[in-house]
Amino acid sequence: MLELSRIRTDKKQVIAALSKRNINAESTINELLNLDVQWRRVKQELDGTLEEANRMAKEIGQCYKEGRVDEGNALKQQTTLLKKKEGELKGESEALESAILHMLYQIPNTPFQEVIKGKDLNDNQVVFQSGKAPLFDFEAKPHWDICKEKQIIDFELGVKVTGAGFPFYRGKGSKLQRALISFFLDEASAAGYEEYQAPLMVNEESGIGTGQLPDKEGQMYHDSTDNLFLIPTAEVPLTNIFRDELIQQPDFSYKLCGYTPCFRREAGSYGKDVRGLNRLHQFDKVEIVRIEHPDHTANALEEMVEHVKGLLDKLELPYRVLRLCGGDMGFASAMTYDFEVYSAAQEKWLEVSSVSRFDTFQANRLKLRFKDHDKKTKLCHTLNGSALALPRVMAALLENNQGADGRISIPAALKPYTRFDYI
RNA sequence: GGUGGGAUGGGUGAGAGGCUGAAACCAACAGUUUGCUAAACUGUCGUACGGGUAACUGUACCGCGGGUUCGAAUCCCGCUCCCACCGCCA
Repeated sequence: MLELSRIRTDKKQVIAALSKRNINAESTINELLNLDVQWRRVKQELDGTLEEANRMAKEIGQCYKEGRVDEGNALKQQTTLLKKKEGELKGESEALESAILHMLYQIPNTPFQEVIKGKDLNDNQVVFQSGKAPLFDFEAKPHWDICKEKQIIDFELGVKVTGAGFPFYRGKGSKLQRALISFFLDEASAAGYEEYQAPLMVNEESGIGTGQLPDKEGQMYHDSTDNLFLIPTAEVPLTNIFRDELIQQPDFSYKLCGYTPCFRREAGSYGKDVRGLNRLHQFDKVEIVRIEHPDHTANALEEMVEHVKGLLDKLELPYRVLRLCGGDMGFASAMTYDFEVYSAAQEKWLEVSSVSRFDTFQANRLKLRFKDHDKKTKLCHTLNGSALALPRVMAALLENNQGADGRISIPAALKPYTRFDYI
């Protein structure tokens, strides 16, 4: 959620930034500021009324103490009028406040200066590219065929036991999953991220803290008996560790990572791109999360990008890095780099990681603040990224590393983890 | 599931209708002094929002939501969460 004070002071800049998302926020912002003016007027009047009531209450107490009972009773009479006024103003103020909050919830984050205006994924900028797609002198198979043949991932069995999008991993498929998780976690630890095992369910406050709630609850699985939500990403529990925290020094930097399964309802996304591992309701991911001083955000983001590049390099996968245009960025993001791996058999790019800076957008909702050098309390910056999401990495490994003999070779970096060289 | 106890500032924790935005201690910050990886002393020190260029000032907040009262951290009701013991289960 954007800071209201910023919208007040930098209205033009906010509207200009939001236009990069291809949305015209001017009327919304004007309406918001209009409500804000009203709210502040009511707030002033309410505060004044309360002040008077407080003063009178003290006076009445004084009267009784000194035995001036009649005087006290007379004053009491007067308070009834004040109380009526107070009640009315309170109602007005609360209504305005909730209207303002409701509007703020619906305004996405302002894109950072480097982000270009754009409509959709076609306007994203490729900022880095690495590796070459393998050339096959045979008919390369898509991963869903490989999985079936080698009995390493069973989608139909998942349908039987749970439903579409909940596959079983078997044998070497299961071991490869485990190897990837361990590899990613070890790499993150080596880069200074503290490893966490997080709860897979979160409460409502946490959902609000990272922005899944209130508007996007349809994307999460919900247990209504206990009002808990299955996490769509480890970002939710890991970032909410810091909810309602006030960090006392300005020289902080928190780097955490965690492996979790992720659960996504993916309501409304059917049709293309859902085949095999491309889109699942349950998948595994190692997430990295950082809480930083605003001065260090740019640097932290670059570090995270380098970290993810390192992972893909070690896995020997051809990939590219995109800086998303305004129109393709997530709601809470100020700038996002997407990592896409090229799958030779499917002949397309598969997104395997998304690394974003949120600046104060999440921290504002989380009430995550710190004391700066100037002793002022300010909002922290949050960042996160996938490092990495497993299914599409798996798909790319299976598809790109298939040989003419039908075997899938395991990249050298993974062999210590799989303890087999081929599937 | 049952019974009992609890939730107060960055932390520990006192307060039990007006003298309490809240003792004390710890932490933090600033200064003084002695000098040696630090101690002692003094001072400052909650958050959010509004008004004000500012000094400052007003309001709200003692888990959350209601109620009683001129006045609530304090009394009453509901809820949530935590802790302990018992039961059940991993």
